[in-house]
Amino acid sequence: MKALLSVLKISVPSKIFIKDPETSELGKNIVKHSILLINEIGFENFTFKKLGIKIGSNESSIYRYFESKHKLLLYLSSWYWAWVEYQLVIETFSISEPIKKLDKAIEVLTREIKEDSKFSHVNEIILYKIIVNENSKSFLTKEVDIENKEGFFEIYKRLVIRLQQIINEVNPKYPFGLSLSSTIIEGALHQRYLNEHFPTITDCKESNTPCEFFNNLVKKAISENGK
Amino acid sequence: MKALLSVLKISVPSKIFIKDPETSELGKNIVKHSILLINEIGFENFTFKKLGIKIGSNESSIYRYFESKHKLLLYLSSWYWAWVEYQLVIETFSISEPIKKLDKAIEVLTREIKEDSKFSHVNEIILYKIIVNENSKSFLTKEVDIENKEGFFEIYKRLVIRLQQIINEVNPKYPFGLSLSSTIIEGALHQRYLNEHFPTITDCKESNTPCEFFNNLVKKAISENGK
DNA sequence: TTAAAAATGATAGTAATACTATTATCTTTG
DNA sequence: CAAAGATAATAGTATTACTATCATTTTTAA
Repeated sequence: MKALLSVLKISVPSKIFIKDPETSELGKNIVKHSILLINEIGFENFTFKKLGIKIGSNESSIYRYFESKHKLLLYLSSWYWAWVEYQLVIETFSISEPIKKLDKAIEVLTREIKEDSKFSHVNEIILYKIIVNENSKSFLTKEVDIENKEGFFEIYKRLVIRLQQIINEVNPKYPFGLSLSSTIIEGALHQRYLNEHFPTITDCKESNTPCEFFNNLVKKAISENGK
Repeated sequence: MKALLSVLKISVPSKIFIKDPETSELGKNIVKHSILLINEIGFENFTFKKLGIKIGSNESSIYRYFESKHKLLLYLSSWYWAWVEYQLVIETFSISEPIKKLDKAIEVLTREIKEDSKFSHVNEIILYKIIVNENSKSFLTKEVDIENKEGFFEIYKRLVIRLQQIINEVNPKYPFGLSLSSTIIEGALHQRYLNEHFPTITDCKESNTPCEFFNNLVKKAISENGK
C-alpha cells in the first residue's frame, strides 16, 4: 500500500481550504501538527495561535490556508474518509464473492488504525483518534446544510453508499442498506469511544472487537433465514 | 403519563448544577429558554449573555445556576435521558413476554418525540431536537473521564444497561448485548439527524422509521436461527 | 414586624478567542 | 534582477467565557 500511495494524492474538496496545504512545506506542517495538537488538547481548546507557536509560524499565515479551525477539521475529516475509501476500494477490488467482499469491507471500516503508513506527513494513527473524538463535530453544526450543498461531505457520503452497495450485493432485498451502512460507519467510531471512556456500556474490548460485533450484526441483519 | 409525572420530578445528578434550577422561577426559566435558544442558534453560538437578554435576566444570575454552558448541556442531556428512562420503565413494566417487552423498549428509545407532555417547563419536542443535534458534544470532550467519574453520565449508562437486559432476556446467549444497546440508542439519534440533513445516506423517512429499522435489526441480530 | 439572609441585578473587568487588516520581509521564478 | 508570491510581524476588533464586587429586591424566620 505504501508503494501504491506514493504516487497518489488524497483528494479533498477544494472549497474546504483557501490554499491547498499539500502545495507547500508550511501547509503540510499545518496539517501534520494540527493533528498532533488537536489530539493533545482537544478540538475545543485548539487554536491557530497555539498551532502557530508549535510550528514556529505565524497565526496569520495559517489563516491563508484555512478560513477557520472548523474548516481545518472538515479537511482532516475528508482526508481521513478519502484514505479509508481508498483502502476499501483496493482491498475489496479483487474479491468477487459478495459475502467475502462484505467481510473485508466491514473489516476495513471498523478496524482500529494501529499503523502509520508513513507515505505522507499525516500520522494516520493519531488522525484516527481525532476522528473517533471529533468527527461528529464536523457536521453537528447550524451550517451543516449550507456546507453539505457546498460538497464538504461528499467523500463520507460516497463511502456510506459504497458499503450499502456491497451489502445489497449479498442480499438485494434487504430494505435498510443505507441505514445499516451509516450505522456501521458511525457505530464503529462510537464503540471505539465507549471502549476508551465508557467501558461499562460496550462489549468491545481488545479481544471482542467492533469488527466482530458489526460483522455478526450485519450478517444476521441481511440473512434471509430466521426471524 | 401527564398525571403520573405531575407528582414526580426528573432527577439529575446534583453535581451538574450549582443551584438546582427546579427550585426557582428563574431557574425554570433558564432551563426552558435555554432549550429554545440552543435549538434556535445552535450550541456553539449559544451564550449566557444571549440567554439573559432573552429571559430579561442577568448573565451573572445564570452563572449562579450553572458553572458553564457545558454544564447546562449536561443538565439538559441528563434530564432528557431520565425522562426517557422513566417512559421505558412505565411502558414496559407490565409486559411479561420478553419479546414484546423488547418491541416496546425499542419503540420508546427510537421513536420521534412529537408531543409535549406539558407537565413541566420543559418542551420535550424541542429538547429532543437538541439531543439529536447536540448530545454528542456533551461527552466528546477532553474532560469526559473526570466528568464520568463525577457521575454526570450515570442516567445514560443506566439506560443502555436497561435495554441490554431486555435484549438478553430474549436471548441470554447473545454476546453483544451492551454494544447492541448502545448502538441502538446512539444510532437512533444519528438516523434522525441523517434523515434531516443527509437523506441520501439513510433509508429512514416518514414511512420507513428508525423504529422499524432498529426493530428489524435487533430481532435478527439476536435470533438463534440463520447465520 | 422587622432584621437578617438569600436571591437577583447591575456594572466592571480580564484573559482568551477568532478572527481581519496592514505592512514588512523573505523567497521564488521568469 | 525585478516582480510576484509567500510568509511574518504587528496591531486591532468584537465577542466569549467567565470572575468579582456591590447594590437592590425578595424571602424567611424570630
